[in-house]
Amino acid sequence: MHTADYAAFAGRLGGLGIGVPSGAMRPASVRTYTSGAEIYAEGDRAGELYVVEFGAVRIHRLLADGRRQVIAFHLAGEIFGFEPGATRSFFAEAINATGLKPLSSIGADAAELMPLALRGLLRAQEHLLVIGRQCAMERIAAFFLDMAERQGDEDIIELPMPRLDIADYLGLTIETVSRTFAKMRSSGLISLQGTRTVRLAKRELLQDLCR
Amino acid sequence: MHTADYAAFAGRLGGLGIGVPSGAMRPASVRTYTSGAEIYAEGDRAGELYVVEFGAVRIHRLLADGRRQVIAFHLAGEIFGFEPGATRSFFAEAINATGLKPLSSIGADAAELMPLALRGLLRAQEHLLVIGRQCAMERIAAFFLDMAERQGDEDIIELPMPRLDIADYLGLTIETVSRTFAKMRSSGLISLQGTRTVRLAKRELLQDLCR
DNA sequence: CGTTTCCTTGACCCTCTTCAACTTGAGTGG
DNA sequence: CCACTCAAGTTGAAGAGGGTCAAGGAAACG
Repeated sequence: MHTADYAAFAGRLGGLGIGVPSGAMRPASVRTYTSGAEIYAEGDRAGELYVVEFGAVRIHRLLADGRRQVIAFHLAGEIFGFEPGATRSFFAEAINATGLKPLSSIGADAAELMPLALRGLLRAQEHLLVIGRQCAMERIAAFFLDMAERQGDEDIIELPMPRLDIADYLGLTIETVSRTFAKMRSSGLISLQGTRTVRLAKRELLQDLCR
Repeated sequence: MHTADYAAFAGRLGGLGIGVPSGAMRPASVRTYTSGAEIYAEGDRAGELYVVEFGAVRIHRLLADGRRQVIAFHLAGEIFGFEPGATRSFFAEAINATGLKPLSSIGADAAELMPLALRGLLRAQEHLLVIGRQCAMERIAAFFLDMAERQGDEDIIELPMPRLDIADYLGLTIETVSRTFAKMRSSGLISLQGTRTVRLAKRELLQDLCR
């Protein structure tokens, strides 16, 4: 898999906020999005899947008063866009400069897609446990470990998203996320190298936190 | 008492678009479980799906210290047991006396099962919004409305599960669930006819609560 | 009927939220 | 290269919602 390389590359681009040229080197089928651009919206016609070529995507939903829940993040190499029925139930937005390859799921082999759909299901269900039953520090530990696993299990991870996205993903506020980062840093669990680069200094302890 | 629900549920399956796929899977005979009986456990070999003939099932997961998150409830007529990979990630237990028809998913047509898997995914994702971003009263309103929809959209719903299961499903404690029921009753939103029978007196208001 | 489980209610406490101010850092233009 | 600006992140103080602990009451079951 070259996807890990992609992830590292895309993560760095995001962190530096460098725009990706959408010109010559890109295969024709890749669509590029700028930071914050909408990929699809609630109510849109569904039916297309996307492969993340570079960058990162957030899937989310809003309540009437503006409260937001980020349902999932999708990093380079991952596929998203599964929806039952004909209309989107969520929003998808590019977090940074992002490239996507659309896949028409119509005509795709369901037997091929099923494992992906089921992995998405498992992810959502495990996230329910985190949000429903774990405290702020445990949630963030789980988040770090998940991000690490998806970035090739290195001890240094890139967070392609701002604190607000992390907060809305974990059912917390941005302040609690920030304070918890600080607490983890001062207790030596992690160290920060820039606001979006985290070194997992004591992985075992992080793991113990969310068992 | 609750086993009488089956006849009522069975007639509505068509309306919910839930049913036994008609293809390669041959239902075996019905297995019955007593209240609290384990259907499968985390770590078990996966691969079998189940149709709930009567009764109700809870899917859950535990943290090391015993905290529990109920991931889903499955009522009569519904299918559960989707898992990626070869081993179970969750526990499934009968809530009451329950009858299940096992379906071997091996050899089943993935195209038939995909919509079911995707509906499960949507359910989990919508549940994330409830748990991540809504307060106790909103969570319980959403729970009532979900149960009502799955029971044929009557104003009177049966809760097949104890308060503790509801609490663990909504990421609350049993005390908060009980207090919130009381608050809803005294504000006329609902009325209770026995501890497990709820009349949704003001559906509109309940709906407004969780938009 | 008595026993156990389930449910309710009260009092207190703690974690996280809210509100606010301040700091840092990336991108822009002089 | 430095100053400016705006977004992003951090930190503090106060408050609220829900958790915890504890006790009492109702309902199911043998």
